[in-house]
Amino acid sequence: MAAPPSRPALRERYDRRQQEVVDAAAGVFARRGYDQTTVQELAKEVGIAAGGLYHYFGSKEQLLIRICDELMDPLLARIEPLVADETVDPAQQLRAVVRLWVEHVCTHRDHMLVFQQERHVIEHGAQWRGVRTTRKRFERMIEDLLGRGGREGALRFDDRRVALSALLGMVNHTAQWYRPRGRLTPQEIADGYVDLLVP
Amino acid sequence: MAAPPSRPALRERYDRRQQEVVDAAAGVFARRGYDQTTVQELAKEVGIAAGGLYHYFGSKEQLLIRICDELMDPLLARIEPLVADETVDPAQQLRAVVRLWVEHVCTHRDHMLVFQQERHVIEHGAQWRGVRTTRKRFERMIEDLLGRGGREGALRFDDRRVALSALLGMVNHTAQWYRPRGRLTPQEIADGYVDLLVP
DNA sequence: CATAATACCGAATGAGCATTCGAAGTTCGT
DNA sequence: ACGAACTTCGAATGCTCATTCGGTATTATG
Repeated sequence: MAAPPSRPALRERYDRRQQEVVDAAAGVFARRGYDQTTVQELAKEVGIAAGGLYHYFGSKEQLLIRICDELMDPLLARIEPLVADETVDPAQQLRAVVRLWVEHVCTHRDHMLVFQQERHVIEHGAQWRGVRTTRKRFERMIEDLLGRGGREGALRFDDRRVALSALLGMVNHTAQWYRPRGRLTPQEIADGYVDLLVP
Repeated sequence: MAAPPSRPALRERYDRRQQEVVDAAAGVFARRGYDQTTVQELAKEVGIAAGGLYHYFGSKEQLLIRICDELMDPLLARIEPLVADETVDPAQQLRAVVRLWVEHVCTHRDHMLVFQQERHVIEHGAQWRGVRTTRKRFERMIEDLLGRGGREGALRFDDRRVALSALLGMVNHTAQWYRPRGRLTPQEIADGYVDLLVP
C-alpha cells in the first residue's frame, strides 16, 4: 500500500476512490461472501486491475476491517449524544435511538450483512479488537438505556438481557429484508420495533 | 464418496460416524468460518485423515448443505403440527412455537451460526434451492400464525411484516449469546420474546 | 480362518488465489 | 510544457487447499 498523497488536492481524489473501493467491496462481499470474492472480481467491479487495489489497501482483510469500522464508528458517534442526557424519558430516548439505528442499518445494508457474515473472524481475529470493543460499547449503551427504562417503568419487559438481545436481533436482522423502495420506511420499521417495548 | 454400506449392521456404524463428522464440522465452521476451515483441520477434529472424510461426504459443500438441512428440516417437522389446528388461541400457539423454536436454536447453536454466516451462498447457490424453500415454508408458517393472532386481537403489533421480522431476528440471534449453563433457560428466553408480542 | 466388504491413510495433483513489483500512463503544480 | 507526484497495469510468484486414488488396515460373515 502506498502512503496517501500529501498534496491536499490529490488527497481528496484519493479518498474518493478509496471510498469507491470500500463501497464496491461491501456490495460484492455481501453478495458473494468475503472469502468467495477474489480480489480480481472486486477489482473488476471497481474498474481497476487487481494490483491497483493495493494502492488503496494493504490487504483484503484491512478492507474488511474498514467496512466494519465504517459501519460501527459513525453509528456509535451519532447515538452516544442521544443517550447522554439521563433526564429525558427513556421511552422517547429509545425511540430516537432505534430510529437512527434502523436508518443507519438501512443505508448500510451491505456493510451490515458483511458484518454479520464475518462474525467469526471479528470475534477471534487479533486485529479485530477495535471493532469488538466498539460493538461492546454500543451494546452497553443500549443495555443501559433499557435498564433505565425498565427501572422507571417506561418500558415493558421482564429481563433486560432478553430485551437487549431481542432488540439487537431484530434491528440487525433488518438488513436482510429491507428494500429501499419497499412498503415500509426505516422510521416505520423502527417504530414497529419500539412499540413492542413500550407499554 | 463411497456408497453407504449395504449390510445393516455396518450401516449403523457408518451413520454414527457420519453424524460425528457433521457435528464436528458445525463446530469448526461456526468458530473459524466455512471457507477459513481447511478439510485438514476438520479431519483432525474428527480424528481422521483428510482423505478419509470423502468416505462420508462427496464434497465440503455437501457437508455444509447437510448442516443446514439438519437445522431446518426437524424444526419445520416439529412446528408444523403445532400450528395446524386453527381453533387454538394464537397467543398460546405462538408461545408453544417459540418455545420449541428457541429450544431448537439453543441445542443447534453451531448449526444456526453456520446457517447465518453462510447466508450468501444459501441465497444464491444452485444446489441450495431445497434449503431456501424449507426456510420460506417455515417463515410462511410463522407469518400465518402472526396474521391470525393479529386479526383476532390476540397479539399486539401494527404491521405483520415487521412483527415477523422482529421475531425471526430475535430468535435466530439467540444463537449468538445463549450459553448452556447461563442464567436463562431456553424457555425463559422464549417467554421473554413472546411477552413482547402478547398484550 | 478365509475372504469379501468396509474404513481409512497420506502423498500427489492441479487449480485458484492474494500479493508483489517494475514499468507505463496520467495528472498536477509551476 | 516539464518534472515530480501519483495512479494503474499486468504478468510473475509462491503458497494454500480441495480432491483423488492406489494401497493398507480393520471388521464382519460363513
